[in-house]
Amino acid sequence: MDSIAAEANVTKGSLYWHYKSKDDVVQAACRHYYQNWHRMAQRSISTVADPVERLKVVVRASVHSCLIDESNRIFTLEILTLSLYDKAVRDSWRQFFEAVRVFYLSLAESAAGSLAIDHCETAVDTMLSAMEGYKIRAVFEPGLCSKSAEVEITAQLLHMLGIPR
Amino acid sequence: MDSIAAEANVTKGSLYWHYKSKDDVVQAACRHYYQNWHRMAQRSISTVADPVERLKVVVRASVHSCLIDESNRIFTLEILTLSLYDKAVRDSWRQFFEAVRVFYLSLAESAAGSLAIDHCETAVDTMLSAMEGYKIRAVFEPGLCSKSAEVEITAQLLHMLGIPR
DNA sequence: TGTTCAGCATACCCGTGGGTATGCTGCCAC
DNA sequence: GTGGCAGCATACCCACGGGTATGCTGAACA
Repeated sequence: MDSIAAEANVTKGSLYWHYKSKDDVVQAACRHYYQNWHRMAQRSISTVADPVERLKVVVRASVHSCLIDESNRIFTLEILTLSLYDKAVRDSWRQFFEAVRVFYLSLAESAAGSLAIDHCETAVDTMLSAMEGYKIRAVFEPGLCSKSAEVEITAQLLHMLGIPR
Repeated sequence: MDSIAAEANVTKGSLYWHYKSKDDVVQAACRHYYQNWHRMAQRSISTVADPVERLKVVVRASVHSCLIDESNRIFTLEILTLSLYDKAVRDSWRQFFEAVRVFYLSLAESAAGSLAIDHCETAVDTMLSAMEGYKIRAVFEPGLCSKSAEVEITAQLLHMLGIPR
């Protein structure tokens, strides 16, 4: 809380005027993170009409965020570790991830006709898991945080959705 | 350190006789975790000769550990969060994960003749990432911690290695 | 039988960090 | 111009946890 207050150029007293506890701050941070993700996703597809292309731009943007944005990795890991001991945080994150999953599923189903896969749900699940895995690996594998790795991984994930290179 | 000492039925004083600091305990815990993984992997393949079957049993055992063993998830997340701020831990984990990767690669290359994939390296990388991702998701998605999900996910990961259901 | 020391316990130090009580300041309404 | 309140700062409390100094005990060894 001291660090957060300092970063916001206020004191802890002020911080506790706006938020009633640390949990409150955590929840607000989560809401901010969720909102940011949805904004990012919406912005990605806003100018694209073709279903397959929509999938492509979202995956590209997500992979970029996972590999390049260090603050994203830090927040994700910290929150997940918190969630180990806090059911409210865990439920909150589960709900968010489910929303992300549904978002991807709707995109995949829209593009299903042009995709070389049988089951959208299975493909999306494995793809999302791989993306989460790469995000985690990027924490300790600096080689993944490069443009070339980003392109390669994006291609891999798109391939899992039945989209050839 | 208090909790660890209590869990070991000793006091903190005794704990600090065996380990010189908390970092020391963390490193020892990591060594233990790494050793355990390798023992698990070796035990899995020890009684199996067929290359494809060896891949299968290792993936099965790994998935089981990721989804069912809660302590595995807790340790992984805690260590990864620590690694965000501790370069020594980060390097240690990177080295371990690289060893796991090499282990899977050697198994995959031995089975390459019977697998329906082009590049072992790419397949193993995506598979390992997906496995890590599922491990993380199992933290907040209780549905993944069931026998049926375990079987399904194992099949998915094996499929990524070119092994049909 | 006395010495030594590994192995563990007790008691304490103190920095850190979440949380609170209270004080100051400027702006708006009346 | 003054009461009131939003908005922030100051000062403090205290539980928690990493770390240390020191005391006890039993077994091995001369």
